[in-house]
Amino acid sequence: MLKNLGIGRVIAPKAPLTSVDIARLAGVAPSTISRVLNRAGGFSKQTERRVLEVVRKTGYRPSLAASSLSRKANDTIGLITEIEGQPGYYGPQLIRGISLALSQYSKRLAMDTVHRGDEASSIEKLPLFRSRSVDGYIFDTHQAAGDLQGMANHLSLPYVFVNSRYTLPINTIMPDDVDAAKQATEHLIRHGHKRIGYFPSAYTQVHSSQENRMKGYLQAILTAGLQPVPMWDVPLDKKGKWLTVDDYLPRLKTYLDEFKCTAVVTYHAFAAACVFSGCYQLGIRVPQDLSIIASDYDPILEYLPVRITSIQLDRIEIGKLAVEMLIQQIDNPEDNQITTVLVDGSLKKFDSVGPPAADRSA
Amino acid sequence: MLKNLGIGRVIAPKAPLTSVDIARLAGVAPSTISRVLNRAGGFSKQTERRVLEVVRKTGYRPSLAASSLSRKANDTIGLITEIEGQPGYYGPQLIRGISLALSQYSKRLAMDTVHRGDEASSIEKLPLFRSRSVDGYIFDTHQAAGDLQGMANHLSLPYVFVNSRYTLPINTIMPDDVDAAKQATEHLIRHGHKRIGYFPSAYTQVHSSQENRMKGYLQAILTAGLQPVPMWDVPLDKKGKWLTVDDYLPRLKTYLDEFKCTAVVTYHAFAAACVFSGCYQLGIRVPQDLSIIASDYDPILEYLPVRITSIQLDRIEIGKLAVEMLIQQIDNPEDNQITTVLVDGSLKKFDSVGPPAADRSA
DNA sequence: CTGTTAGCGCGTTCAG
DNA sequence: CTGAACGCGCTAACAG
Repeated sequence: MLKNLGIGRVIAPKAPLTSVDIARLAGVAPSTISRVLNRAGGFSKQTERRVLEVVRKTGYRPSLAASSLSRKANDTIGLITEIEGQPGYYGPQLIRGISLALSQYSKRLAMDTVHRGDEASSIEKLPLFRSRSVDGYIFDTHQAAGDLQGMANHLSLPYVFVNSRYTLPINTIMPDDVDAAKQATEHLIRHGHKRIGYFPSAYTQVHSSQENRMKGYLQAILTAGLQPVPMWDVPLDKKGKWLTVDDYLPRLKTYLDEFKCTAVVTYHAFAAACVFSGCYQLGIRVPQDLSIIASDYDPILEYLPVRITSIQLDRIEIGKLAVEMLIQQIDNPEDNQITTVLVDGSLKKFDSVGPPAADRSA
Repeated sequence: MLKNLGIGRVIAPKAPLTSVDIARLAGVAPSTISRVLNRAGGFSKQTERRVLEVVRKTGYRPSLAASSLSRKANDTIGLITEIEGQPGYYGPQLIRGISLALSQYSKRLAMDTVHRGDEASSIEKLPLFRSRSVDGYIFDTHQAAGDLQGMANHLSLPYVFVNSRYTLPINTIMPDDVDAAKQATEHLIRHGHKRIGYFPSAYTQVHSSQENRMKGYLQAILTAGLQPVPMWDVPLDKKGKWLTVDDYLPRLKTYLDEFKCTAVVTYHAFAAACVFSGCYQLGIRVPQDLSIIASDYDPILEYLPVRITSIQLDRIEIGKLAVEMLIQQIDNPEDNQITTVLVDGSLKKFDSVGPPAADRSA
């Protein structure tokens, strides 16, 4: 499996310079270096120039450890995220948002990953928790088992959840799932659809987004004075697994026919892909015979034979907001208050929604 | 866009305990705490129990800053990764592998993200680089501009590249791209295909994987004594952009007809999705009229109407190997040698490959 | 086996 | 505006 093409080289590892070295080179006291580099004021333009020049020339970089120890702040926040390696994982966008926001504050991001179902107790043993090294945590661990919140409280550090599965009050930032499915459904209604089905997650997880998106669908349907269609139900034996097209095929046509659906809203992009792919095999044309819209975007929607319309939930924005909320808490430890922020999605139109099929809407 | 549902709460922020506190509580000297917690030996079972008991009860966690300062090691490695938010991004798997491996070594992962095209000079200004806080770097920045390697050398810290775009000797771990495309092509040849086309990246990036996979395709074709088919060429005005199905449609049928292709190898999953979706619109059936195989896996392949066979490149494994290579360097600074590790992919069979269409192979 | 001591490199006093 | 001195919490080297 491995091919090692070893080639030799030599690099001399030098001992890093310290602020004392820089001070000596610049002909000032160590404390002056600190003042200049931290823009603490109390130095002349002249010495500033001299110091910065030496810093630039030497490539001096202060030791975070020393500065942290002295200031009692790590300038680092920790992210615990569930990496699924599964369809529809929004981690990269979230991390990108977090990273961008942290750069603004000159703070570092440290992270550890967990797997869904990991116990809170096992999370406590991650390197990120073994020692005090961060000023606060962002948890993106909707599926982790056990009392995560209890653990977080035990750390007595500020923390924020992203997509918390908890319904109790907790600092959380998440997409407005109700609104997302509502927007999706309303879009279909605007196109004249009256028989609209709802397809839940292709992964039978337990998370508030499940019921919230369902709720959004219902709200839109009822507000428009329409009849809700009995929800497509996921087979129980599939609990905890990702569904594939094969799981949809057997009952898909029956379902659509029985309820005379002219359109469907899906929980997210991969459920939409499953429905689309099922339709393909059944000879049901999209959007002529059936319109499809997803309550969550994923690039896959643009690469299907028919590009699928969806509601896009901005995870970069969510990451940024999580950082801002956390830093707010870190900077004002006395001002303890619980905040829930919901981020609205936006309609991303493609080709999978059209007017209802004539024979059915009649 | 935001809905703030503020609810009050109060949590008292306590000053964290130090090893001196723990020492006092356990009735031992501070250095004993250090010995026990670092398993440095030189203590009795009895004191160990006493110390661990106090640590457990108090929830004491040592300060990484203090320990780092004293030991001159940060026990942290830095990852710079290009987050693309684009189709086929393997970042989550890579991070998962890195995270898993680091847990083994009780080391932390710190990271920053860049965007393709970002200058090396701008990367230097990231929080991760502003201060000395890590013991080595993993660069996953195949598209970053400027002299990244020069910058890395300047830091005089060990580093490893993942998917380096550099061809010069450098510590790198990457998939064996030549082999991946070769495996893919050989799979088609085994099925009896003789007219096999190659579709390059759906994103016209400049990266060694482009030419390497092409090379693998050619090797397989020539080894089998077949004629290579002129490569599908990406329009120049699309340089630096991701292609969509629409970019394929206009010439797809012409290309397949002109060269009598019965099968195609694609650079990666999204190119395969484009070809498949194009075929769908053109009435070309997969695999009856055309077999498709991708040189890189992505979940999208399992959610297309016809699931597409591919070569799976294990990014979790690559992440683990990157960590091992880096730690090897950190632990043996004197042993400087350049290593390139190539990881083989494995065939992941689905439904998109069949025997050649009779009328064409005739 | 255990306690004592002296830094690690930086920030923050407080005098000058 | 600048320098000297102390301490952050922990580890390593040394004594006992």
